[in-house]
Amino acid sequence: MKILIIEDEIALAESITAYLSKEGYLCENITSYSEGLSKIFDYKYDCILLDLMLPGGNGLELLEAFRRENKNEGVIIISAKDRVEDKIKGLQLGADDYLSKPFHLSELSARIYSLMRRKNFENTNILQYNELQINLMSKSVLVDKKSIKITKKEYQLLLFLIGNKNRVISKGSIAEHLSGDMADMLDNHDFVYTHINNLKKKLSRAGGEDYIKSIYGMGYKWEL
Amino acid sequence: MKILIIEDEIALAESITAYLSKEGYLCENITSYSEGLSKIFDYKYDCILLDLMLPGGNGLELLEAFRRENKNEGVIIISAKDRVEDKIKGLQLGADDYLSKPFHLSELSARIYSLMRRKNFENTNILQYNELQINLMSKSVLVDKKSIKITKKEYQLLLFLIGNKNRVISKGSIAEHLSGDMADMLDNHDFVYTHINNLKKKLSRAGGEDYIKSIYGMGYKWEL
DNA sequence: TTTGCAGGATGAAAATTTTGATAATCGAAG
DNA sequence: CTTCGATTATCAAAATTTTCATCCTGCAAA
Repeated sequence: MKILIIEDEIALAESITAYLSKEGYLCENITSYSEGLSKIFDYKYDCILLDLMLPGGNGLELLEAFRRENKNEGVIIISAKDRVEDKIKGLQLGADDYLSKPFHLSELSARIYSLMRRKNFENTNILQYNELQINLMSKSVLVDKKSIKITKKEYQLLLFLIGNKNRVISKGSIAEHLSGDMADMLDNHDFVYTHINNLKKKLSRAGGEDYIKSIYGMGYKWEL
Repeated sequence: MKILIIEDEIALAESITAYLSKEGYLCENITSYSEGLSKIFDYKYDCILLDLMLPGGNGLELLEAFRRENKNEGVIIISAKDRVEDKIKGLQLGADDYLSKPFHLSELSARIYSLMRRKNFENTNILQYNELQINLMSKSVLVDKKSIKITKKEYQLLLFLIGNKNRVISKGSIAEHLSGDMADMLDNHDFVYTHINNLKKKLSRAGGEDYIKSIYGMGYKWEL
């Protein structure tokens, strides 16, 4: 499941991202009207979280333009405005749901979940990078159209790497992401080595290229 | 680690609770000045998150009263006010940190973590219920002063049950809490049976009473 | 009371995750 | 170009988590 978050409050956007990633969604963040405009037409998302008050333009116009193109991804408006008029206007323009700030993340998550249920499940919940294909709905991974068996942690790791593609992420943050537990800092994160290793092995044994680069002293990076 | 959250925005309080619980903290929520006043003197917490604008009184007064009693738990102020004066006043009154809204949860978590590091680690990070003693710092469990070996999931389960003591929690929400993953709904949650079972076994084998009651068709409850 | 079933308990097997030991590699300092 | 210490890779063992099959129990209908 791929989610586009259009929200200029960085803090909020990041906590949404953190929360939803932990739930297995792949999130992308956009902070302005113009960025939104381009992204929204370039890529296919399962769900778009749209803030109404954006620098550079109103969120509703974005939604309007979007629907005019017959894009039919799910759109959830998140807005500080709680006026009935706005809500109605948003829904008229084709938003699927409206959530007023402040909301709590589990609420958002529930809305997304039920939205996804309503929508045709068999959308393009598929990421494809050359020979690698990930079905975010069924949480399965194909290499050269052949399914490979991957564990939960490996899958999480894969998504985390891909979600930060071309960016180096430290062993520590991988560990944090995978453990789902309390900040470790002091703990030892060696299990990351194993997961990285196993993931690489599984992908390459299935004939995949090796996108996972290790950057000495820095961390790992999913290249291209 | 036991955290008291004094915050009247329910949505915010709940998302904080959700996030911190996942990190292994035990959270309690309070929404008003007066409640805060009583709670704060009755119990011992490791950390108090204090909103400044509360129904029934100002948070700073609470903090003042609190310090007057020589209580020295860590206090982190969370406030929508971002004025320097407020920040200074808060810190003068003995707050340990000041976080302006909106913040993101990982930031809060980091602050709590570093605060705990600064404070004397060997506080009363211990919950005691009769023969059962839980050290939230070292994440260890004693029954009749004898340490028992408990796994991460079992520990999480124990804290989740205790954190909701005398309240029935469903198998589903236990599963959600333990898996740290995406909402399942459809998945099968039978592994909860096993964890409940193992936890009960470990506790009773060590001579503990059986506080975990199973409520047919409803879930489980930590009784007293 | 008896019966039938859904929910729950239990234990062992299967799968996954984590740890630990050891080897390989990198990059800085000499 | 070596050497050294720190970081990463690799593999197997240990520990934990999850699944699975089977049994038990509480509840409701007959």
